[in-house]
Amino acid sequence: MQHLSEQEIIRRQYLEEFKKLGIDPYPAATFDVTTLATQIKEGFDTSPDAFKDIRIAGRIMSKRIMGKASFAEIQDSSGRIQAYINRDLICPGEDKELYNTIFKRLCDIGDFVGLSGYAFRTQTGELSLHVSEFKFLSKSLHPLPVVKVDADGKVHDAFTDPEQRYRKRYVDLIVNPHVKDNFIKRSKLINAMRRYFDDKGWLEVETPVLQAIHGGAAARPFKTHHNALDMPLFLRIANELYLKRLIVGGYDGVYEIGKMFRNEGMDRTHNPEFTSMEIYVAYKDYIWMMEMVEDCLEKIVAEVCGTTITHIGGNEINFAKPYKRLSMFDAIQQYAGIDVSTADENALRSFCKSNKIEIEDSMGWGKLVDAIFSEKVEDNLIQPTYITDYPLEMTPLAKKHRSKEGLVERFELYVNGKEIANAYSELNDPIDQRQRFEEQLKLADRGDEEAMIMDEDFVHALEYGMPPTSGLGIGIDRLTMMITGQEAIQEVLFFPQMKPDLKRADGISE
RNA sequence: GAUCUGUUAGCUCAGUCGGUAGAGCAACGGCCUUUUAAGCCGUGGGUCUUGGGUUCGAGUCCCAAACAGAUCACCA
Repeated sequence: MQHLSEQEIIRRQYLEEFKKLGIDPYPAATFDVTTLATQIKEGFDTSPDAFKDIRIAGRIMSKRIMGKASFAEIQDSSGRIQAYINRDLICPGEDKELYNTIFKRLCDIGDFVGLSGYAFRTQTGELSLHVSEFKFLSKSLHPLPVVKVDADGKVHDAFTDPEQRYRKRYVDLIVNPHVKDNFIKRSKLINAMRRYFDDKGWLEVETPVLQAIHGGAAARPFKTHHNALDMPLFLRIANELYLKRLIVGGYDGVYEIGKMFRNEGMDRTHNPEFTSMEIYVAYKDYIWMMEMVEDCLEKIVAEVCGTTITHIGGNEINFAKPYKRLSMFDAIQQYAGIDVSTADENALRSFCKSNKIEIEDSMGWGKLVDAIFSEKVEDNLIQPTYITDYPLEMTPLAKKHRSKEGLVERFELYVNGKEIANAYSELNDPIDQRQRFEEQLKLADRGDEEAMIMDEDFVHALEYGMPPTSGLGIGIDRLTMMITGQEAIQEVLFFPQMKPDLKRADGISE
């Protein structure tokens, strides 16, 4: 038995009263909406005649009843508009039940109504709908948090508890309009990116989420089981190896926007499932890719935000190209003051110790370089910056650098101190690729749970020949965080992963 | 996984030295025909996250658990 509060019981009683009055609280028929709240607000002053006979629909978000006339705020998908509801206008005859009983008593905050009338300004100047017809559309059985904004724009009683907001995102979306805007921006961003790639002639594809061999990234996978085949399957940690097979197959450019799954820790920048965009373009290298990425980001950020400038965590970020380019070694030289290109492993170790950088005995030269980079450099990379040319041992799928020994042709794009993209000149030498996998196997034998495992079919595909290719992955969630100014990934995911709410589960099962 | 903080009415929050559980909004009953954080009068609403313990007595003190947030570790 579900526990109901006083207010919830009363709302259920109203359902019975609707039935007694012969009114369906959940009518089936279409209510033809002609106008959105923001259309009235944006258009009324220039063309008031266009709003003489309009129909709007939405939730009642507030009621201010003054006897025989009332004001209510109606919220639709676009925003809010005030409605002026006069008893004798919606009840022209003797029967005042629609106003006195249905509107004044049985309508609660959160209920849906359809209204028709004309737009006007009240004595205090508030743009409103002068209501001539009133139609009840749907009952809400739970009270909503009532968030009020005063004349100074100060928000009162805001619905802010993150746990409640994430668990009941629908409520969050209803009462916190800026949350809705963030998700609209996310959708527009993905659409703009897709359009950019499509205009270049690259093909959007779909590759398997369920994979027998999980490859393409260093991460621990989720494991599942296929009953009919009686075999284990993994949820993909990356789609890189499949997209490269498609380049082998003869497409010039392929990209996929989709969910990846990694069985690792969760925090404000990690969710177990996240959205990545990976793209592979034939006959290109990572230098070309840097030019493509900065052109793409400049255009789509401008399209979505109306400007290339965004704000996050007190920083102003400008996505206008070109972006600064800095090799990993030069970046370390600049921010940590050590030339790692001439330092051996012992020199790096003593540097880490004297700079209080945590290291482990198992870490090799490459991992030590990475540790210094993470600790000393990352936080300084606020404006979009390409970090290029990484140590080979950390990057088993990238091509060896054309001129720098021990490095690979790779870049990562950093914004606001966070990595949001990763790209290579893709390794297309099948002999080299097999050796790199074998080195990963040795790491796995030593207990590295994130080491890649050999994908024979992928190497076989490369043996048929893959053109020189550049590949890129962008974390869509993180990019969305940058353009919406959010510092938690949970703010750009509708339904971030949460542990079960036992309090609530018990309440339902009783 | 570690540390710290939080969990009280539908929402936002008070709650003193351990002594009958509080406010605003929301709700309910009135009044009010251009209000706007509408207003005025009145009323109801609580397993204080859960389970133990100390105590004559626990929202408050102690222990444990659950969930969340922040910081750290790992990662994208």
